[in-house]
Amino acid sequence: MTEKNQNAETRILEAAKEIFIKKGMDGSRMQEIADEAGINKSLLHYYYRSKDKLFEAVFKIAIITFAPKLFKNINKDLPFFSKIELFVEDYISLIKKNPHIPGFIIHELGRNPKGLVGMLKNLNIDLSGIKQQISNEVEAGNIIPIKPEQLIVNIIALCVFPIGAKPIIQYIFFEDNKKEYNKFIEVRKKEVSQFIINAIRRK
Amino acid sequence: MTEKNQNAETRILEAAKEIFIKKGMDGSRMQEIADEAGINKSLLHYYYRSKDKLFEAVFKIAIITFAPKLFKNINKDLPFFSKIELFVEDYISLIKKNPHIPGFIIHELGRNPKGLVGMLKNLNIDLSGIKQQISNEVEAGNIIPIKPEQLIVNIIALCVFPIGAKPIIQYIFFEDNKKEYNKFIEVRKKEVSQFIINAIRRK
DNA sequence: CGTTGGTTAAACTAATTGGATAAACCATTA
DNA sequence: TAATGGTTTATCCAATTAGTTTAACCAACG
Repeated sequence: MTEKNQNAETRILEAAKEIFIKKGMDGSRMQEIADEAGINKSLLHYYYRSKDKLFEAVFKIAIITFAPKLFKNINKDLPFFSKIELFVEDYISLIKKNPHIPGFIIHELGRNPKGLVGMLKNLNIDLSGIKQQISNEVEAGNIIPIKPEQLIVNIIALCVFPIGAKPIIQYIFFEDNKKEYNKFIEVRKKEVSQFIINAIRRK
Repeated sequence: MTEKNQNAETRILEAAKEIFIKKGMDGSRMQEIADEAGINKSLLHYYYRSKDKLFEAVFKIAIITFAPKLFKNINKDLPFFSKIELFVEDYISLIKKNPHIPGFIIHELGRNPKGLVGMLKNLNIDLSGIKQQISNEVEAGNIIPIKPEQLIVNIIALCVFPIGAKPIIQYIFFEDNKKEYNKFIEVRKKEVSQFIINAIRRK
């Protein structure tokens, strides 16, 4: 096996992730991806025949990074509110490690909805479990009446948006001070779940 | 004044907004903008010397659409919670009319932070008023202790994200049914403010 | 040794694109 | 009538880019 760090195929994918996710499909150049991977352009096409194929591979990874990992704690035997706390903390950490992915997905889906939404179908994302749990909590009177979709979207919005919109938030609220912004996000890992729980707890 | 609908300069800007905001700087073609405006490419350069200048004009509009309009109700003499209700309803309506702008701003800021963040400086966005009001509410014991930045970001996240991420939400939650998705957003105009108020109200 | 598969370098193509230019057109206005 | 400014058509240029091809390189392995 030929290796420098990893084999070329993997390095190409890593590089493509880096470039595509930061600059988008249209803003990315095959040459730049080759450079980033430390190989030449011929080899790109040797492994991934076209820009489209390479992009497709990256897009799938981007989706997978966000969708299924969400729910690893959902079926544990824990109080509902504890699950929310766990989820928020995990999810903010995950996005912090991949801050460009939300914007990437949104932008590319806007650019080419047909093609890319079709790609989602292969991933059969299943929310029935968590929806059911929320409905149960409502019926048991533990939380206020709320549609599961609304609550789920609220939770994800509170986690994702502040990191996806980093440049503008960092500028407007913290005069472009990176440290202040980071502190702001760290605090959110604890506070967002309290915010949510306050919002839905029965008094 | 030469007019068909509007003068050419305006029509160009309208077209550029449409195209740039949907496809981003890199994905947009001058020819396409000219076609959309119903004029030819020469006239584009006649009014806006380069793609960069045209883009800059559009980007400024995008920012202005979102930033200052936020706070028109902030200084009215209303209970704090009523202001939140008004803001949420207005803001969701505004974003619904311009659903691609949030993704556009985020994507372009990620692509070229230096140049574009610099552009923000000319707009001197002032949040001191609303920050002060939040602090006052906290001190008066009307709402739980929360940093103004956290609350503001929470509110905006709950308004913006569900619309910015429309394609994926519409697919995952509503099997790509546009009507269902629209109903979902309409409901939010009332429910999001209740969610927020529940989250911060002192018991 | 010779083959094989991953890899490189370099040159090339076909197409696209941003931008410039020149000449003509046309309606308004001086 | 002449001048002006907005507008079109057409052409052209220089740069960029995705993708192809060819020949050579090199290490592993039989």
